Amino acid sequence: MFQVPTKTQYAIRALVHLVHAKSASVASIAEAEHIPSKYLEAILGKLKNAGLLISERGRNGGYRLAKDPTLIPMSEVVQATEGEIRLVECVDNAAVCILGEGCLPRHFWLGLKSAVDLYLESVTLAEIAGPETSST
Amino acid sequence: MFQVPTKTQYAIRALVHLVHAKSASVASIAEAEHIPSKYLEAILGKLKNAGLLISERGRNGGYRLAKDPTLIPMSEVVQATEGEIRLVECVDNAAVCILGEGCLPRHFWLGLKSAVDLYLESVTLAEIAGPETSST
DNA sequence: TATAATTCCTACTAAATAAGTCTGAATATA
DNA sequence: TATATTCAGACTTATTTAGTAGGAATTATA
Ligand code: FES
Ligand code: FES
Repeated sequence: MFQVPTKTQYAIRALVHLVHAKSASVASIAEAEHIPSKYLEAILGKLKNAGLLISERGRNGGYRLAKDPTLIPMSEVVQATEGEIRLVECVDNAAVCILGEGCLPRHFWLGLKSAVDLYLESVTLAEIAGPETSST
Repeated sequence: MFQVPTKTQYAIRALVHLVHAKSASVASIAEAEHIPSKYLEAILGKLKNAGLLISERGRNGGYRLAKDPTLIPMSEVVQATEGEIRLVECVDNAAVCILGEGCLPRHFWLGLKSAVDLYLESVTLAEIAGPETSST
């Protein structure tokens, strides 16, 4: 349960890399982080669409962060790669629930979701990336 | 991300049923809860092996809770059906981690795991099952 | 003792999801 | 023009989850 997909782990590693690198191409990140480059390409695409990254095409192109890492909560990162967290179908979709609104399991799942959400919102990319090792 | 497996949802429904029913056969639970009975059979087997249920074979046999539902934290239930929560491989397995002990992503994942664990430990089966609707 | 109701055990199949690859177009720079 | 890059979509493969099938072992009871 709760296996965090490789995709998300890759995304985080790549973002951390970009915090330190300012700008980098897919290929260079893939090599540095040991991530299959074609796969990374797709992942960075998603991060871009989610507004976390800005890209530059063509020669000397690459990706860079769209905003300061202190302004990027991890919830956004996870959201970008996985989409909405949907623990259990009947939770989002009250109609599906057998027991209706008062359903206790429902409250249980909602509580779990909220525990996870709160945590993810409380941590920023900057904290995960650690002190900026500016190239001195 | 974080899809809770059907298996676990079934397990919870079955346990809630047993809180109210005291004792029941796989077939009767399966019917009442609309769960494929052969599948349920396997799930209850796991719950039994985990020490949550007690079984009686043969005619008039069935399953019942091994202990009072107020003494069963949901963490045990989840653990029983899914095994250890292992969010990310490198977290349990420090050797796998590229960055070693100080790895910040590692702390992030550990924090998430702990948020989830704390929540699961804080809720008991009794709370999910609600007031005992003893057959009056 | 025979029968029916049950748990238990093992192996298998099917469906869904995640991981990764391939091809090639579009774009920018030198 | 040649080269380095992002971008887009279809495709393949691997892994996990869900579900089925068949039958052995056990027990109550008729
Ligand atoms: S059965 Fe899932 S919310 Fe009620
Ligand atoms: S713990 Fe995962 S890379 Fe460090």
